[in-house]
Amino acid sequence: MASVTNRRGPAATESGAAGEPMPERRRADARRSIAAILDAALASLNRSPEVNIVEIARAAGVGRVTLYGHFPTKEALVDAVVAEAITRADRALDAIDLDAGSAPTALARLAASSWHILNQHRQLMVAGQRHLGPQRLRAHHDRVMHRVQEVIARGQEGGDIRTDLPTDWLVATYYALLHAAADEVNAGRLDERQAGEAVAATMTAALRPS
Amino acid sequence: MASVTNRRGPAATESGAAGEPMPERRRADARRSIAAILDAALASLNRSPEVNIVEIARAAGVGRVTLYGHFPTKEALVDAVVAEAITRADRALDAIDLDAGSAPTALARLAASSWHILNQHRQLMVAGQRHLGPQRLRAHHDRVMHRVQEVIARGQEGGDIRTDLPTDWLVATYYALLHAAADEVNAGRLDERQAGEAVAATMTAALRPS
DNA sequence: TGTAACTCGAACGCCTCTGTTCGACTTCTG
DNA sequence: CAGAAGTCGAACAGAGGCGTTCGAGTTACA
Repeated sequence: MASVTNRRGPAATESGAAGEPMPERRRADARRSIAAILDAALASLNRSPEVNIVEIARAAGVGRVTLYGHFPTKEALVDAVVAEAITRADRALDAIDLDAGSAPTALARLAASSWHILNQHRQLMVAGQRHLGPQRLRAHHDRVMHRVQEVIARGQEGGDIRTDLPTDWLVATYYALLHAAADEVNAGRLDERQAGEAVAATMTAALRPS
Repeated sequence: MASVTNRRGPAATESGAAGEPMPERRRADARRSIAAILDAALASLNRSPEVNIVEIARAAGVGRVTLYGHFPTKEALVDAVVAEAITRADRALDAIDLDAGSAPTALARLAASSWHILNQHRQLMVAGQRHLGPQRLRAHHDRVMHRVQEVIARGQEGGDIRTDLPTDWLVATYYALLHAAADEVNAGRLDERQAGEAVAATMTAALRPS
């Protein structure tokens, strides 16, 4: 009857710490495999969003069967990878104190850090779009997005950020500029240092109260 | 030996009017087929960028063999569709007098018109990215982009637009905001009227000289 | 009206990818 | 050390897509 494990993906899919047993004791080598797969998948998907499972398994130094033992479908794998990436980004961004200083300067600091992270995962987001659909990807993305939302809202209350446009639109502007900078750098039309300044300057101007 | 036509795609691929014979006399029904295929492909690709050839042929009311008679590969078809869309957009934008008024107001007018067109072809661009790659798509896109480039450059010379950032970056900003607005509308977080105002207001603020 | 151009459906060959099963082997862990 | 848990390659089954060929029928055009 074969001993395929796979009771459920390696957790990670659900973000909420709802009342789930969750531990799912696994053997050490299994945990090692899962970590290797997640890492390899992140790197591979990020290099080109259309990698097949064979490639990912090979990059992880693991047999295809083993991979399917832990992730029932490709979609589940991509979902786990995106969740993992978002979690890492979330942790990195936690180090930033967003309550210090004015909202615009806080945003600038946030942008400076976000930018690197976003740039590292840019292709991954394309893969996410392809394999999970826009809604699911958006759901993941929102776990990080909320910071921007909050800082902008604070700035609007304090009079540091324009209130003649919807908060959601200003958030969208923030991300649009971030993505644009990443694209420009990747296309070789801008270097990393210029990108940071350009984003900060443009963002400041765009969000300033009229 | 079958009488497949297909000497080359139905022109359109090459944009330059270099010294090519170009006419390629075709019979009336063939031209009708080509037009139907192009229309259907535009609509289909725009609805979902991963449509297969069968679907497109069916939507065009044409046999698959006929389609392959005019477009040797799927890539050639997508390329022709994108070229066609760009050409239409280009013609529509020709109606706008970009030399009248200040550069910022000219940009605002341009944005107001561009936005509808972009919104109609948004998914198509995803398909282009998938099937043609970023460079080829960019090459097409540049045929429209140059207007923005020129208006912004004019504004920078005249002192109406900030000069502390590279022109290319400001162009990127323009397009980023346009795309962001299209996405927000599509996601239902913004209605079309608000989108126009939001883009105009944000763009003006972002490009204004400090 | 005759002929060349065009269209059509059906079927084929080929390829790539996903996910599964099998049986044997290796590695944890108690 | 014994048994459970995990891993492996090979092979299979299924699905879907692309592009081609064939042969017969239809349509435009001179």
